[in-house]
Amino acid sequence: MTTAIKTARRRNPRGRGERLREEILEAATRIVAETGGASQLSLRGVAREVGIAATSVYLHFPDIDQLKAVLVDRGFAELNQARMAAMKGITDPAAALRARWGAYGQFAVDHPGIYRLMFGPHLPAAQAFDSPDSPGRQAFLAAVDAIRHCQEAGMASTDDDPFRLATLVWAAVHGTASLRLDRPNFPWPPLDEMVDDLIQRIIGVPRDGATALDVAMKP
Amino acid sequence: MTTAIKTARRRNPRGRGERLREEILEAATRIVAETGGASQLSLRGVAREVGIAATSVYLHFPDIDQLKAVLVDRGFAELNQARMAAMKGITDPAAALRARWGAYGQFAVDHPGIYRLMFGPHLPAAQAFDSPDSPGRQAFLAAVDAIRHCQEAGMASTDDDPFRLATLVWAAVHGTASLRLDRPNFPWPPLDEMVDDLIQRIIGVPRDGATALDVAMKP
DNA sequence: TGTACATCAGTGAACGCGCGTTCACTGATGTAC
DNA sequence: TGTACATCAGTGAACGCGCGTTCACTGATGTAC
Repeated sequence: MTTAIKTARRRNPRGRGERLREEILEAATRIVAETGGASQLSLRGVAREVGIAATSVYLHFPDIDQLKAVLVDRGFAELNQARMAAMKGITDPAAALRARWGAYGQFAVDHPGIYRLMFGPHLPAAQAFDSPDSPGRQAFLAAVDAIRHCQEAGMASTDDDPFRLATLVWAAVHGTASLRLDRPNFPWPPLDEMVDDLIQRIIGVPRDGATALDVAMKP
Repeated sequence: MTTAIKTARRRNPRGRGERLREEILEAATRIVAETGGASQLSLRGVAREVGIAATSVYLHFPDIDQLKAVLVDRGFAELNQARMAAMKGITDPAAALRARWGAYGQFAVDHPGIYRLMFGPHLPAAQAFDSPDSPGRQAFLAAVDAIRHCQEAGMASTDDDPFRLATLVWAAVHGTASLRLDRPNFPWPPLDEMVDDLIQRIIGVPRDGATALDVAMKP
């Protein structure tokens, strides 16, 4: 929490009231990042961080849960961007799969607070895979497709249902990331290495450096 | 939370003051089980659940964190018992490995609140793998040995470091269990099936029904 | 056998704190006439 | 061009609540003499 004295805030000019909404979201993001979770997130705490009266939060959010929901939505958007950036220019399906889940794990480690919020308990149904267009569901289905591409490229066995494989990988990578956050003193191998290893073992996709040809020649 | 009116509590007879300690722990366990986590656990809440004055908790616990620490210790003891019960009489190393992690996953699903407490954030160092005799560390090292047994029995490749394999399995099974708790609407396969599948893929150990001989004959 | 005293197992009032939420208010700035 | 008014972007006091923590107290029961 930032305890430094803030320079007195000036009210936003007429017609720019929405700026405060943005400041509130930024402050909440900061608190979640600094405390490593949302359990400390309070309406009054956010107001304090912004430097406004507690009641001013009501001008933009009916309650703290609505604010959290926006944080989660932004978290998913940021995770999507990070994943797309990591996958950019990669054509090999196996490398793309590794990049995809590597970005996921890295996001969790880089943003523990928001990650816990996104994948922890107490998430409203609309954001937690329930609605067909929930961001998590969209991303998961894209991950299923990514596995299918590996299968179609002959890089993974077609005996397995890609949805099931994606489920296994998600569980494994989520466990890797969240245990790392919650048990920082365990002697973890490097994150990327561990994610790659899990993907290789679960999907059967070749490890870095190998090509589809290597796999085709294996049996 | 139990809101039913309690029959008025009678004070414990002389020399039996320690009984209250037990009642407090039971009440705390109930609250953690019913709320699915420890974030709601408060000194006053526990006292209310027991039916005593808030101050009476201080007779046995200096603060709520010490109480939580005891809950966590008991949780690890219970998990150990459940695992030993599940592995009882099993001689096949691969089946033992499946039983071990199956019991772990089942414990998490059966006791979400205490599991989150045991493997979530904010655990005191003594219980979180830091001290050599922390319960989690003991259990993990036993899991490493279980994998070594599989390797020695020719049921798993000896190319892999068993410590690393145990790390991968722990991450995967933890992810499986905790995502299941936090995303209950996802179409999860049955827990046992998923744990077995992950173990088979990660360790290379034969699935249920297969024997060491099948593996030896495979290549 | 009777009684004073110590110990034990709690209790109850009170404190300050941070929280969410309500309500009426303020003061700058644009706009209609 | 001047002024009344509406709107906008917030504020400040007050409320009741649950929390942890303190302190002195209570009342039953065993024990020493």
